[in-house]
Amino acid sequence: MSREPKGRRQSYTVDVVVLTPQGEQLAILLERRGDGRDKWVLPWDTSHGAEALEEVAQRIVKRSIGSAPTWMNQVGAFADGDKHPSESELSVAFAAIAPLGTGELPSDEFAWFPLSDVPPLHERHQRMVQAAVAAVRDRLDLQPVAFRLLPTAFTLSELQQMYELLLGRRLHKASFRRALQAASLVEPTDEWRSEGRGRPAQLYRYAPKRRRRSRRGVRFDLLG
Amino acid sequence: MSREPKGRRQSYTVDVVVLTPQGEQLAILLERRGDGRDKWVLPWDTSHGAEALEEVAQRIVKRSIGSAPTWMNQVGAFADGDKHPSESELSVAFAAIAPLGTGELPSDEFAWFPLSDVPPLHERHQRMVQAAVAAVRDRLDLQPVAFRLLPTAFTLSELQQMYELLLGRRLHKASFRRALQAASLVEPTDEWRSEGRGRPAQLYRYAPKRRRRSRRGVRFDLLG
DNA sequence: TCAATAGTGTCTGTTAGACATTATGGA
DNA sequence: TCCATAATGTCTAACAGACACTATTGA
Repeated sequence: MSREPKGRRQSYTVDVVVLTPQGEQLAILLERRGDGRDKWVLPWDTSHGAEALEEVAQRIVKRSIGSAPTWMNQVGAFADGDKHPSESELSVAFAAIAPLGTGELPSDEFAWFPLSDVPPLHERHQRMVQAAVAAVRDRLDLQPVAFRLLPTAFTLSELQQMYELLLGRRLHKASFRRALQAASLVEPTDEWRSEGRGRPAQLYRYAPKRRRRSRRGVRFDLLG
Repeated sequence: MSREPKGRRQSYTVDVVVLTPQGEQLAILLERRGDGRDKWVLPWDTSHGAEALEEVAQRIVKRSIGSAPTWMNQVGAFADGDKHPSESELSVAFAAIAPLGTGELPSDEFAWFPLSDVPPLHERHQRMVQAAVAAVRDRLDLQPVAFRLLPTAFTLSELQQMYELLLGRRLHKASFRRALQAASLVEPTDEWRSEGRGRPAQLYRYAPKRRRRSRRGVRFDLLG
């Protein structure tokens, strides 16, 4: 344990885990670094002056995917040793979401990697990715995260697939739609989309109405 | 908006929101500051070298209440302007829990304040308190937070009151106990406690067994 | 026609909440 | 004895999950 500040480490960084759906799973955005251009890191930046943390994160996302994220949330502060591309002692991580169809990236400095196939990262970045994915999944039933992963118009099957992707398990179709209707979260448009073979699906849009706040009872769904 | 770093603001602080039950509500721990000793702040410290954030927070709690917290979690990083007792640009907030009966404090530098009657704080500290309370309540059904607020042996009525305090609403007694039994979270001791008038209550202890992970269905209990 | 997907109706087991009842102590 | 609290049993409405069925397209 070196306890000497040594003059370096004066600032902190803001690092962003940008998530997007890609097929059956989530993908994260990485930036090319290193001499051989074969190292990958989470996009990050140091803070400038009194700029708010969210502003820094927004700027990083804009630079990375060319547009603003549809959702963003702070994950937390990470500080442990030097396992970061910068020399900074502390980093603040953000989780951001880019909707389906953000595939095209402005430069080849950036690339999407499915969560199952992430290249080796700095230790601090690894923990940030884990925490960001966990944070997005945790807030699923508290914030309408799934809708941020979809374009404004979507089919109910697409929405269900997005929930299944985020939750990591299959859902029951009829129950899913019943719960959706009870919550008054979506409204149908008058458009339909024919997707290959079967019957065309009606398109819906996100349109939350009343707040139900039902939640009967306490759930002791805990881990220990 | 002053954008000049001006040479100051090199480090960051760790600030802790220590919570304890006090009657019908939660109370937070504040430290006396200022010339007239009439100003109150959240206990905080600057980080020393490569010390982990959790270590700093633990140290702060120890100094404040004389013992380790029964639960602790990072809330997030806060940075906006100068609204902090230090000159630091960034602060990392922790939420900590002290169990019922931690009333006695080692010095009169510290005091408990019920959440309904918190003296004026620095703007950043105000936001930390709100975020910490929200974080504790959010994690109620994911982590056994309520048990950390109680001594090792407690009655089921006390446990229910603790849940009601944290959730901010009344619970149904029979349903509460049924859910508790289904989750296999507590086990009875062979002790009983007579509390004034009525029938004595059996004492229980926290003893989680199997993990149920039931949670059937999706809950769209969202805010918007 | 068949295959594939969208969308809906019905049944059943589970459970939260309401209500009532018994149990057991103190005043 | 009366009162207060603990603890439990029963009923009901709500709801998740299963299953089956209809609807509507492309091949």
